[in-house]
Amino acid sequence: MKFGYKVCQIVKKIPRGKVLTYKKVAELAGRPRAFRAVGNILNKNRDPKIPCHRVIRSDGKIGGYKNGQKRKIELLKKEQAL
DNA sequence: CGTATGACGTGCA
DNA sequence: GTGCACGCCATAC
Repeated sequence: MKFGYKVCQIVKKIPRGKVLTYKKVAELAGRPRAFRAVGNILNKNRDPKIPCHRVIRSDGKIGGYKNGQKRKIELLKKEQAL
């Protein structure tokens, strides 16, 4: 619970035009080995107040998105442009 | 409480 | 450089 809560705070703090990796978020959350749980939490919670679309993989790829990777790509492109 | 899942990451072939 | 398999942590059922 605390972990997921912290992850939410971190992701919500991500400014526009910036993206963090699951690993980075997990590190900031205090569990650099829980990068898997990070995506899992965002996936099951998919909170609209959490710009989870700003969280990408360490490979630089988009990764996944409950609403659809396409939507994530669109959002990233749009926000990065701003 | 225990098992299975999941939006990942790293290592080896 | 690409592909496959294993390992890891938290959440949900």
